[in-house]
Amino acid sequence: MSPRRDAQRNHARLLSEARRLFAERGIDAPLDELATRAGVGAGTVYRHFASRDALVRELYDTAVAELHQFAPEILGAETGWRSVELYLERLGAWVADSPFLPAVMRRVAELDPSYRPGAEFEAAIDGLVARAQAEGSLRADVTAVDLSVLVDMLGSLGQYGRQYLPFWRRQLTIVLDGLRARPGTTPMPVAGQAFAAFHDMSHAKGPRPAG
Amino acid sequence: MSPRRDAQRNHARLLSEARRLFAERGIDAPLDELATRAGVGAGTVYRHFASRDALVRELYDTAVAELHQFAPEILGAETGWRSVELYLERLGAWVADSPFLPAVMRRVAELDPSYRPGAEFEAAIDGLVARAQAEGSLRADVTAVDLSVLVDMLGSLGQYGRQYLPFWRRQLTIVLDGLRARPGTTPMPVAGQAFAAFHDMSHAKGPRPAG
DNA sequence: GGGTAAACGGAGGCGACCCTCCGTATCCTA
DNA sequence: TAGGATACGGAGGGTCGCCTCCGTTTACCC
Repeated sequence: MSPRRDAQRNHARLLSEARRLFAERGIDAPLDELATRAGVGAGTVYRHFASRDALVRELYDTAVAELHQFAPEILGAETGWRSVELYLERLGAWVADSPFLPAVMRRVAELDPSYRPGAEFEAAIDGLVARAQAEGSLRADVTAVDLSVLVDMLGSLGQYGRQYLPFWRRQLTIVLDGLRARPGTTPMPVAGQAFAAFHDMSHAKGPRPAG
Repeated sequence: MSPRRDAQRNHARLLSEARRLFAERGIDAPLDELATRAGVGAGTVYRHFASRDALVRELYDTAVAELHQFAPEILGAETGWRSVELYLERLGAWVADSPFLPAVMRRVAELDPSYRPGAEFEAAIDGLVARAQAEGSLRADVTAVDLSVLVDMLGSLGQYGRQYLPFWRRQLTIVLDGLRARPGTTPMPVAGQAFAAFHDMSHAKGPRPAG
């Protein structure tokens, strides 16, 4: 039995306003304000999301679902290099447009470290890198994790606010030129990381105390 | 007349613990906890910093002062290219090691948008870029602002926590290779920005509400 | 070492936010 | 369109963090 129509509308409205609120004021913004913005009473917030954590968890799941939409275009590109371009471009734009994501990821990992619904993408990204390196277009010393870190890096420019969104593609251009296989590239320092380590890292609670 | 020795010690201790606390828990972390961590009473926090905002402001000023230490090495490098490398490396490492900075910058800009003590560096960075481009080592289509954005981008990897600090230099290598002047670089899209716009942007409160 | 000024600590009043509760409104089915 | 079930709103009790206040302690000067 599906929920009443007003309940469906409020649920969607709350999720949508929560993205904007969390993006603007951080993940600990007052839920009373969320209620106000969504035009509902405080009680309605807690009827739909038992706690702030439940809301955060649902935002996380929504984000993972959105990720699936990108796969066909990125993996189906004509060349391996084009896949790399699309991977950085599409996901970078998506992260930049979802500035609430890093905090949400950290919070979810804090609540339940074993919850990793994004793991299914790892093999696909590995394959994408292998294909581009086999065709000789992507420098041989980068890993799939390096690319994922670059996506986060480019996406972090979303913190600057929507008025910056037209500009981040300049940095993307530099990064892509740095990824091309060509004579004279500088060898990458330090060993790369495994995906599991990357997950723990990108979901890390925050900087560990110094020393 | 200089303050009593215990007051000096507590002031320094509070600033140092505030960095760690804000890095771990965000800029709105409870000040009572700051007092506990610094081993002082709550009253002492407010004697040294009239409000949270005053503390944030002082952290900001401390950061700007730290910036001055980097100038001689970066600007005095033997070649323009080496200056570019040092600029990204030293400042990227510094930002990555100061994860409380972005929030502090935003808060200060919110409190007093006209406060811009970092403006003095702009001419120096412009000069650094001009020098490297004149010697033909830095691609001609990047601006000083692009480099500053790259510093922020690389520094954002500091959010991952200290255990990631050994790895971000891999991304730095890619970025530097992307900055080299060489045949076959991709033209930069969109026009670059002026420093004033960059300041407003990097100190922006957060994403503006969608459309 | 004694006196004074400076600084300290932490209890507690106050305000903000969390979340629940229940009388009221809305939706859906027949 | 009537009745029951579902969902809503917002007042309010409880908690937590902010910041002040003042009796006590510490540093400094002679």
